[in-house]
Amino acid sequence: MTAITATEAPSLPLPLPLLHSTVIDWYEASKRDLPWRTPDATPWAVMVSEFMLQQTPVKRVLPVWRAWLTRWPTPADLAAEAPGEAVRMWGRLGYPRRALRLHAAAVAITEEHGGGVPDDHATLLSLPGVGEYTAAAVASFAFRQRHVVLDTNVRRVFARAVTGVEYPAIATTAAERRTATALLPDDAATAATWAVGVMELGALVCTARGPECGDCPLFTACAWQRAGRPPYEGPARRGQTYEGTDRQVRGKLLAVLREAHGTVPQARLDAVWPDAVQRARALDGLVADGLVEPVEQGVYRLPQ
DNA sequence: CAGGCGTGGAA
DNA sequence: TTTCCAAGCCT
Repeated sequence: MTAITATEAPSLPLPLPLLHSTVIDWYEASKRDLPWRTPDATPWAVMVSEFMLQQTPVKRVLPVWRAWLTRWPTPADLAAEAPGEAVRMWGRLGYPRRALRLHAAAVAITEEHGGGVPDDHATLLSLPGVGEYTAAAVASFAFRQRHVVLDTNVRRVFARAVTGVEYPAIATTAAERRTATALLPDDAATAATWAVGVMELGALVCTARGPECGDCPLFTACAWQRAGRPPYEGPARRGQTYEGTDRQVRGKLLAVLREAHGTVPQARLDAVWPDAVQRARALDGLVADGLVEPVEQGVYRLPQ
């Protein structure tokens, strides 16, 4: 029989409690001072940050997050508004369907959960726009519960430090989840700090490009470092073109609707893209997604 | 489950 | 300039 299977992950040459304290101590000394991490940040404030941070960098999220929480300090405040107001407030964060889903989540919280952000993972997962990651993040960061929080940062840290490869697979694997589960501290409060600490390590030090290994608290333990930092060997990562896609057209159309207050005539939309077929397809898509509402023939607006 | 879904900044 | 990436979700 073979001695070692290919899927068996090497483990860190570090006792678990020492691994935990190493990352947590580094986090306490090096963490960014982000407003959704302050003690007075409400679960709603945490949840809003998680929606906005899905695929959008912290720097761009900060001003929108502040404006959002000022205008809508509770889920009920947002739920009382038209979804189009959420889309407008979302501004240029990208993926505006997130704004619609956040609004829908606020409605569900208000109407079905007594107005408070749910504190259990399963209920969070049932909300629009909340997937496995966001449910775990809100439960962990806002309610200090013990959950595997597996985002792109954490996956990269574990890929390097534990498995010894430069990048994780494109899709999350069962093996990754087992690794993350095995490393999770038993105590809930410690697990919550560990989760945010590993994420922060991935965001600040163990970055996708140009990791600052000299500053890494796991430098001597890291499997990738010990293996001589072998380059990534997996399949090419999906490089998406953007110029000329429907996504770009949708973005241009929605920008017109966002910046206009009230209705917009067809001609204003026609001006943003020369190809009438693609333009119509993009507009149809926006309407189908609920991001745009037809008012009458040739007149559109954000959803009321 | 692979692909669609925005936007802007850094390498 | 081009490419890659940034706390994913949904179908």
